[in-house]
Amino acid sequence: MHTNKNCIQRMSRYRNALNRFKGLGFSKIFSNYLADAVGSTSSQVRKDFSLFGIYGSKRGGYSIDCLIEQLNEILGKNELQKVVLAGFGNMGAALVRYKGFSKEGISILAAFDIDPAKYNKRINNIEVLPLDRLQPFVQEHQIKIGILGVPEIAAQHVLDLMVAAGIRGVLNFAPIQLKCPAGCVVNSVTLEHELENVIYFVNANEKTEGVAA
Amino acid sequence: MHTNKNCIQRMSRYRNALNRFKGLGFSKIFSNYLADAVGSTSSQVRKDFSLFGIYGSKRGGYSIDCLIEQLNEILGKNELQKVVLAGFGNMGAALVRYKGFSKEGISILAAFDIDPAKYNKRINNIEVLPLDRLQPFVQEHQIKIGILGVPEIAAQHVLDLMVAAGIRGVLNFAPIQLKCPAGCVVNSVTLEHELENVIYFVNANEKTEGVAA
DNA sequence: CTTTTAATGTGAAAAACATCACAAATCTAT
DNA sequence: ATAGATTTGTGATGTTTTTCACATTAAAAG
Ligand SMILES: NC(=O)c1ccc[n+]([C@@H]2O[C@H](COP(=O)([O-])OP(=O)(O)OC[C@H]3O[C@@H](n4cnc5c(N)ncnc54)[C@H](O)[C@@H]3O)[C@@H](O)[C@H]2O)c1
Ligand SMILES: NC(=O)c1ccc[n+]([C@@H]2O[C@H](COP(=O)([O-])OP(=O)(O)OC[C@H]3O[C@@H](n4cnc5c(N)ncnc54)[C@H](O)[C@@H]3O)[C@@H](O)[C@H]2O)c1
Repeated sequence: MHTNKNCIQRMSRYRNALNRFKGLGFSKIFSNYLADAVGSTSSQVRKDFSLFGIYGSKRGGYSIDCLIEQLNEILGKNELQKVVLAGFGNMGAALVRYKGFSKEGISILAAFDIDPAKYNKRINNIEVLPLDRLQPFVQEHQIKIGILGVPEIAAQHVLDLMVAAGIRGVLNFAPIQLKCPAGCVVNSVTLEHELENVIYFVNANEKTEGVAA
Repeated sequence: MHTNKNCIQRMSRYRNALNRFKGLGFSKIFSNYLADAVGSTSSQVRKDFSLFGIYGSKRGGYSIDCLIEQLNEILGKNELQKVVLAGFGNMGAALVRYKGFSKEGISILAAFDIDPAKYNKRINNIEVLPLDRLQPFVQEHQIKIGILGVPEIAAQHVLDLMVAAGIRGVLNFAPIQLKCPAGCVVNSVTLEHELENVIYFVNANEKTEGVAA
């Protein structure tokens, strides 16, 4: 299969948009409307679906229920996705309080921290435990996915702990490049850099507009 | 200039890594070491720099100070970047409390919300104001950059307000495709989708490993 | 000073990715 | 039932991005 990160992101966006269409009472959709809803093109949509063996009916478009079901399968939405969080600071607490994950079938089962002041807080029914409980917890619950909300300085260490415990994929918020063994995935979301990106393109626009005007 | 989002993200990562190298006492660096530090290749590094007219010395590598200075210029680090935040909920509060932005020359000047219970809180010297104060505030302070931490349902409306006030680039956390006029930039960070991405690739790895083993 | 060594800078080549365009399919109207 | 309209699915084509490879240059060694 010939897929990349962007392609899978588009799958998530399709699913997201389809759920909204469904909520509005639609039952069928054409590639061009779906494309509009996610900011893409109809041929991109059809190509993506074709890649995953998702087929509609010519002239009839795609059945929304059918599409959602297939996207659910691809994105692992048919089983509950169990996740652990390390670092119950500002970001970690925001994630734990967020209702959107459980709506998407993602469940943060526990949070882990080294600061005893954070232990035994319980928010959204998620408990904060000492870091040394992470390894047994992950093994007991057979958890494959982790979130890193610890400071940059601790990120590699905690990632190593997670991997040793059996975690195979991590969403990382620390602004640092992490190393992990082959077969493991790290997806780093670096908000500083995302903002810098916006700033760059705003400045770039300003310059070219100046020239154009 | 022929640059894209990924390219600019790499610029941010180079700068980030270079600051660490500098902190360790280095003053020169070769493209291959920088590549290792950010998870890229030496030719990618050189190509990127060449695109921006950044040159080193053959056989001598790049001067770190010099590189950082040029990246600062490209990424707008030589002036303070003023930002407003809309939505002082879980995510908004985490962003306001985060120390890392000001370290990077990014300053959230104020937060705006519609919930009166949030008004006049002051964290990190950032005040929470009623949403209808956003427009005059943005105009008065000549702010170009916004962050959207409001619920999905409000995101497009608040974005429109921001754009009307003069905001030209937005970092959006709501899991929805936003429309904005040409000349404006929206960068959406959708944490649900980022996690789904990790989940997808973990599952994909598991399957191919099963086949290989 | 000359030679050797090693890193840059960049066209050229390759790979990855997106768009086009149209045959095939199937729905709708008559 | 047939014709006409419209959308899919996909090979062909185009574009963008990355990698290769090597001439060029500058540091270091002799
Ligand atoms: N908060 C934000 O808005 C924001 C924005 C961008 C990036 N980040 C990044 O996200 C990460 C977390 O940021 P934050 O603002 O929540 O920081 P924070 O300091 O509020 O929280 C960090 C938490 O991690 C815990 N911790 C420290 N070392 C640990 C370890 N070894 N094991 C387990 N827990 C440990 C601390 O006790 C603390 O509770 C950082 O890497 C930061 O750079 C945060
Ligand atoms: N918290 C997370 O970890 C997280 C994760 C992924 C995505 N998100 C997204 O980030 C956004 C914010 O999430 P959150 O968890 O902080 O939600 P939240 O409900 O905690 O906060 C939303 C805030 O926006 C305010 N608000 C509502 N309508 C507004 C309007 N029209 N103008 C100004 N303010 C308004 C509310 O009063 C509230 O303070 C949402 O779109 C959510 O989907 C959050």
